[in-house]
Formats: sequence, C-alpha cells, structure tokens
Amino acid sequence: MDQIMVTTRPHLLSSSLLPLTIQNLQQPFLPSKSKLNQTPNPNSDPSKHQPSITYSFTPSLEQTQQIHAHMIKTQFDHTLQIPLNSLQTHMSPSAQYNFLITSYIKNHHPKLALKLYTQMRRMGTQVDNFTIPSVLKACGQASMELLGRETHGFALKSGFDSDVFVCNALIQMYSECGSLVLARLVFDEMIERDVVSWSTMINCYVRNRVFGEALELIREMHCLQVKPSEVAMISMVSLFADIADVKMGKAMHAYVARNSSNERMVVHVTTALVDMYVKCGNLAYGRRLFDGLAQKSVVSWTAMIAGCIRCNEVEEGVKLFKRMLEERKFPNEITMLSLVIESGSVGALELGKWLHAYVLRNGFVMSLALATALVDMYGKCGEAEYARAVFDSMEKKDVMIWSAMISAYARSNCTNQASELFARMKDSGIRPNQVTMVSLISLCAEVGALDLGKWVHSYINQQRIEVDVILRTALVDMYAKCGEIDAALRLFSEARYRDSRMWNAMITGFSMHGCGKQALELFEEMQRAGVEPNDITFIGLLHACSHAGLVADGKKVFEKMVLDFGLAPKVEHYGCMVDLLGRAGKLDEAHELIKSMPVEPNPIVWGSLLAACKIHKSPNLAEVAARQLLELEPQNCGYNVLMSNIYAASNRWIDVAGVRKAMEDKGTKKEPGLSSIEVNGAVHDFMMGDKTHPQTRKIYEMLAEMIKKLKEAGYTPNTSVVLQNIDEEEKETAVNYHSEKLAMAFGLISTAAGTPIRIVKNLRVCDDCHTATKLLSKIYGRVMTVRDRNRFHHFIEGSCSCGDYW
DNA sequence: GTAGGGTTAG
Repeated sequence: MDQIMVTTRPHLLSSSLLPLTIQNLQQPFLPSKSKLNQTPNPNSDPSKHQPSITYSFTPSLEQTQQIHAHMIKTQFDHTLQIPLNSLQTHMSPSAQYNFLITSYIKNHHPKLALKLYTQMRRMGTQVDNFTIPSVLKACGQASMELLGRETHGFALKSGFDSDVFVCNALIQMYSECGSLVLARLVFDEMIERDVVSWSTMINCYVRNRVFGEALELIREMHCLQVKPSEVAMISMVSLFADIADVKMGKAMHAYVARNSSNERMVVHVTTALVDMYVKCGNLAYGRRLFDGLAQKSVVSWTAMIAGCIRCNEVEEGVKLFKRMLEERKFPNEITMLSLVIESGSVGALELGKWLHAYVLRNGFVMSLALATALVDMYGKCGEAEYARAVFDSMEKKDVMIWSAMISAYARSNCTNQASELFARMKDSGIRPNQVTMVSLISLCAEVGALDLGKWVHSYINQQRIEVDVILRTALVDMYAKCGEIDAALRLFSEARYRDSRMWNAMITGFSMHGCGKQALELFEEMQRAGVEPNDITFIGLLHACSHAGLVADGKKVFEKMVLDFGLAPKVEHYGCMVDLLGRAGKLDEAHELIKSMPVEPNPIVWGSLLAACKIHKSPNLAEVAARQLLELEPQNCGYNVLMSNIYAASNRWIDVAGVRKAMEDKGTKKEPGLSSIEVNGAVHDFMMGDKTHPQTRKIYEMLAEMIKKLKEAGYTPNTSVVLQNIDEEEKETAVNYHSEKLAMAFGLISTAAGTPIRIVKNLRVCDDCHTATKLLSKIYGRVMTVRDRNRFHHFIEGSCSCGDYW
C-alpha cells in the first residue's frame, strides 16, 4: 500500500493553522515507529509545538473517498473527526484540501486531485504554497501541461515562486510533460536551489534521454560542491538501469563509491547498482556487489534473482530464491511480480508455473498486476490456455489484463480467439489503447489476416486511437506481410518520426516482396535521415539482395555492415550470404564462406547451402551439407527429404533408399505443413489431408475438379516431394492433399469469382504446389498470393513473381 | 532500491 506523508512545514504553523492531532492511532493508519516518537501530546499547546512534524498514513483510495465524503459533510470545518480508526484532527480547510489532493495523487488519481483543486479555488479556500506542489505533481502525472502552466502563473502572481518546494515541483511537472526547456528555465531562475532541485533537473534530462546535459549538470553540481543525497543517487542509478545504459551506470557507480557515506543507505544504493548491472546484462558484476552486501533486504534479493532469470540463469535464480527463504527473508508481491515477469521474458514455463503455485499456496492476494504478469508469462511461454485460466479467475478486469490476454492469443496465432476477446472487451466498456491494437495488428501480420487487419486499422482511426511509432511500425509490418506493400509504404511515408525499427519493417517488407532495389534505396534514405541501422536492418537487406538475385549488391552491403557500421556479422548474416551466393550458383564460394566464418554455422547456414545444391544439382556438396545438418538436427527429416530429392534427380536410387532406411530407423518427424486462408475476417487453418473443416465435403469436391482441370492443362503431379515409401498412386494422393491445395480449394468455393486469393503457409512452397498454383491462377482467372516461410509469391496468369527462384 | 500489457528478425 502506498504511503501518504502528511508533512507540516514550519511556515504553515501560524496561529490560525492548528497542527495535526492524532489519538488512538490504529492500523492501517499506523505511522512508522520513528514517526510515533514525534507524535505530539494532544493536550499540549500547539503554539509551543516543535516546528516540523511528519506523519505517515496509508489511506487507500476507498479510505480517501470516505474521508473526502466526511469532509464534505462537515463542510471542511476546522474541527475534523475522521470516522476511520478514531483518527481525529484539527485542520484548516486549506489543509484538508491539501490532504485530499495528496491522497488522490498517491493513489494515482491525479484527475480527482485536480478536480478538488479547481473546487478549492472556486470556493475561495486559500491556496497556499503547500497546495501548489501537489497540484503540479498531479499535472505532471496526468501530463496536463496547460493546467501546469496556469498553476505556474498563479504561483508567480502569488509570490510562491521563491519557495524552493514550488520550484522543484515546477521542474518535475515540466519534466513529466516533456518540456525540457521550461524545466531548465525554472531551474536557472531559482534564487536558491537545494539538492532536490539538482537531482530533479538531472532526472529530467535522463528521462528525456539527454545524457550529455545530465552528465554536465552532475559535474556542475560537483563543482559547486552540492552533494546529491543518497536518494538522488539511487534514482539516477535506477534510471540508467531502466534504459540499460551500462556506461552511465558505471559512471554513477564510481560517483556513488566516492560520494556515498551514509551507512544506513548502503543496502539501498547497492541494490540499485545490482539492479542496474543485471539490467545492463552484466550479471557477474551485479552478483559480486550482491554477495558483498552484509545486510540483504527483500528488495536486494528480488533484484538479484530477477536478474538471474532475465539472464537465463534460471537454476541459479531458483537456488537463490531458496537461499533467501532460508535466510528468513520472505518475498513480497513485487518480488513475485518481478520473478514472474522475468520467467516470461526467457520462456521459463516450469519456473513460471512454480511461482504461480507459490503465489497461490502462500496466500498472496491475486492483484490485477500479478494476474496480468501471470497471463503475460503464460502467453510468452506459448500457453494461451493457462493464461486464459488466470484471466478468467479475475472478477475485475482492466485494459491491461485484456491486452495481455489478447497478446497471449496473438503469440499463439489464435486469431479467432483474439478477435472474439476483443469484441468482448469493447462490449464491457473497456476502451482499448495502443498496446491492445499493436497486439491485434501484429497478430494479423503474423497470420496474414488482411481483412481483419484493415478492419482493426479503421477501428483505430474511428476511435481516434493515437498512432504512435510502435503502432505505426506494426501497421507497416502488417500491410507488408499481408501482401499490400503499397499500403505499407504509404503509412511509412506519412510518418512524422521514424525509428530504426520502422525503417527495418519497411526494408524487410520490400525484401519479402522481392523488391531488392527498393530495399537498397530505402537503406540509402535511412542513412541520409541519420538513423543508425542495426543487425536486423542488414538481415533485411541481405535477404532482399538474395531474393532479387543481387549478388554484387549483397556483397557490398555485407562489407558495409562490417567496415562502415562496425557491426560484427552474426550467424544469421552468414546464413543470408550463403543463401545469396548459393542461389546465384556460386556453390563453392558459399562453401568457402561457411568454412571461413568465425562463428559456428547453424542449421540455417547449412540448410541454405543444401537448398542451393538442390537448385543447381550438386549432389556431392549436398551430401557434405546434409551430413552436417543431420549431426546438428538428427530429428529433422526435412533435410532427408531434400537429400532424397537430390539423389533422385541424379538417378542415385541406392542412395535414395539409404536415406529412407535411415529415416525409418530413426523414426524422424517432419514439421507438419500448415496453410491458412482468411475469409470474411475469420482465419481457416488446413493441415495435409485435413478433414476437420465443416465444409470438408465441398472442399474435396472442388479439389477433385481442380486436379481434373490441372491435368487437362498438361500438369503431372511432381511426386518426388513425397518421401514415404508408398506406391506412386498413393504419392499422388498425398501431393494432391497438401495443405496449400486444400486452402486453395476452400478459397475458390468461398470467395467471389475474380477476387484475389491469399494463402499463408508455415513452410516453403513445395515444387508441386508451386507448379499447380501457377496453372490454377490461369485456369480460374484469379490472382493468387502465397506467403511462405521466406517470401511472397504472386501468381498471375500462369506465372509467379519469384521467377521460380525461391 | 525491486513494480502488470506493445513494433522490426528468428
């Protein structure tokens, strides 16, 4: 529960303003022990009282509302009897308003606080220099800069601008509203600054990522011998933790080490440093600091354990959790929340389940935040059903848990469940926000649901949901992945601000559509715009060159990445290069590259070489690649299939038989092919030979008709793609029932003549389906778009945009 | 000091 500090400052203790008096204080309004010692004797003469008193209260929102209602009833009378817990106070109307305003802010209801402030002024109640900082805080929280400025003006007129509290609050308010210049103006014009002024101004720069100025201020502060308080140091360290800036973090560490002398704060400061190091990925350093802590608090343990999990040291995290319990330190809600979040981030399902059970067994209150973290964790671990169980167990739901559940469905590609849930969300009056929309849009992108994606896009416009850079990126990506590259480009061009991710989405979009030149041009423009490319940019560019057969350009890009941008090529980049060279028939060069690469080749690298060997008919090199692949992934029989095809193409039937025998012996499995098609906003999935669709009978009738027409057009099924040891007729049936053909048949019977058909599949298009689809596009006069694992195929009038090169 | 949901690739 949040702590509310009611602070009575010396200048407020005028004769008209009696100090707080507390009788029979009981829980939950119990102030901390140190504060209890300061509790004044209710019978003493207030005027002789000590000048500054601080009481800690923890009123919840409900309690605040009760007190509020009571204050209204007593018309803000000087003698106030708060009905809760026998708390009795004597407060001026101003003090009562101030108390309420502060309480609402602490309960994260800045708008209620501001409403009270408006009312306070309307009633003519005196606004003092205690009111102003609270009001400014509310303005900052609610990002209401206009009201903040108006309050600033009021403070100037009333002469409160010489009050250091007021000025600090002004800096903080402008900082939260993103107005750096105004914040700095207030700071510069302050007659008298305290430590808080400095750290607030520094935080303002850090929050807005103006690190140079922040460092400059820290230096200046040092020169003027203003020592940051421990609290200020901690907040600086934690800010660098949040933005994972280890360089600044280390600088702060050095600074803290030199300037921190407060023994009592050692645990807090060190914990902040531990958290900073682990969030920057330096687990070992964080651990060293943690181990050196003589007194570890629950917070220290939480930061350390969460850090272990985040860095994928799950077992070590569990060990530490157990050690924490042994040392009789017990996790709180934030501990559980943090650990659940980190479990999700690394996909540690078993740990996540264990934490869930721990929460239930140990009587934690299942707050919305904790439930949302669990939903998110299960979602990230691919367990949408577990996520749903947690979700359903919560009676009260808000936009965050809704979004988390939709995101869980999105990750599992459960389009229909996600859109159903979205409909329910709207019905129950919860307003979706950008986060909700991003989940839905990225789902549409993933499964290729263009109609749904378009509908969601129009909903965003209609509801005036702000399209920020993330949402715009998601939209660009969705249109590109759904085949509408022009719409993607339009959204991209209309953007006022583009970060590297948005550029990457557009470059990758061009790449998938085989638009190599456009991708390269866009990259030039990205450089002119001064946006730093990252490794993902180069993956997109290399793919683009590969799909468009631009060998020389691809080589240049690769070189540029290393020489101009100082990026170390990862195995993915080598994979792209092998693909690029291999497709172009430069098999030996590709092989040499693999042998010379400084990182261990993965299956994608060898797989690219193998696929190239298949296109360019090189069985000997194929064998080399296949042997490596089977060593790396003995369970994957896709390679065996390719190998068998390659042997078959060279009439090496004994080797074909050998591969088959090896597969039978190992009992290997192939990733099942899955094709989907969207009709009227619903996504229909098909597996090979699938008979689960409600319209199965009609689909198979259509399929028979398609095969008949294909044969009339001279098509013969290409059965070499089948590897089971079955007779030729069965093979033909197997090819005919490929998931892609089933989806195509469904598309043909359920959409109007002449309209395009769009199919998305999880594997590469097989040779037979590719040939068949080309013919079908002509036979039925339809534009057919197939998005496979790697790229788009646009089939028009009997030919494909990939130029049979994929 | 630890604190719930989102984008590019794979």
